[in-house]
Amino acid sequence: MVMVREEMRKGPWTEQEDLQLVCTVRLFGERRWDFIAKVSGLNRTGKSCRLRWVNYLHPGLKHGRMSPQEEHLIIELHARWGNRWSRIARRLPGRTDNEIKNYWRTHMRKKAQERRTDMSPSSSSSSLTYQSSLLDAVPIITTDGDIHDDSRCMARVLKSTQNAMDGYPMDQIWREIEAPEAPCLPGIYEGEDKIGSNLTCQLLTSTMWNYSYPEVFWKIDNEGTRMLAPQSSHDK
DNA sequence: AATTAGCGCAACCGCACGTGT
DNA sequence: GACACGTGCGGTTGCGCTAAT
Repeated sequence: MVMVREEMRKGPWTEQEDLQLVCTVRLFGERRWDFIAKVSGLNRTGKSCRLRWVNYLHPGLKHGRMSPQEEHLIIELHARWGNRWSRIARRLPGRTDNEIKNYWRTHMRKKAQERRTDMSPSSSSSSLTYQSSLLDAVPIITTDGDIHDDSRCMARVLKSTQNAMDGYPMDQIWREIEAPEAPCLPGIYEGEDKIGSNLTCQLLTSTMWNYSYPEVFWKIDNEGTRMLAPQSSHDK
């Protein structure tokens, strides 16, 4: 038989696509991305959906500049683990491997180069001093990335880092996102269509993440296996 | 004001690994 | 054990924005 393969959408995500994905993930969980991709009606690959969720839509993600503490932690962990971005990301709540990777690429590599050129036996920068002090405090971490017995030092480092991050637990981050006066998630929610973006923002913040989804946007059909949008997004 | 260079970031790709059949 | 499928990871690319010229 001949399968007619529909071309998958690529490139930047639209607000509508984000909404579709968020709804579907909330309904079916963060698993079976191919299934989610199909069920959502998005003409995207599961991989693409997962990436969008993990790197942008996942609740609790922090957006914005890295704090100095986070920066130091990245230096520290990178010195230890190299380019194991996902591993490093696990130590930085709210940050994704992609974000850290990008950050490192732009900021840290540059700094490292500068440092290398500056580096002479006599020159010891403050950052180096700081780094070495951190290295002293490095705990033993098992290959699965979990902190074990000797983790107290790292725990201290992490704790101070966390404190320095203005004590931002995930809940609080999310609460702030939910706050009406809080800015929308950056980027896509700052679209030109103000009504649209406001609505989107509200849906994503208060309504969406809490309990229910606006039936205005989505309905589940009888089997609960397919989502129907009043305005099909993929027939643009 | 127009152009250029650099930066930041979202997203894609290919590969590796894990899990179920 | 072999295979297929789903997921995770690291590297890379491309585009938009902004500062510099």
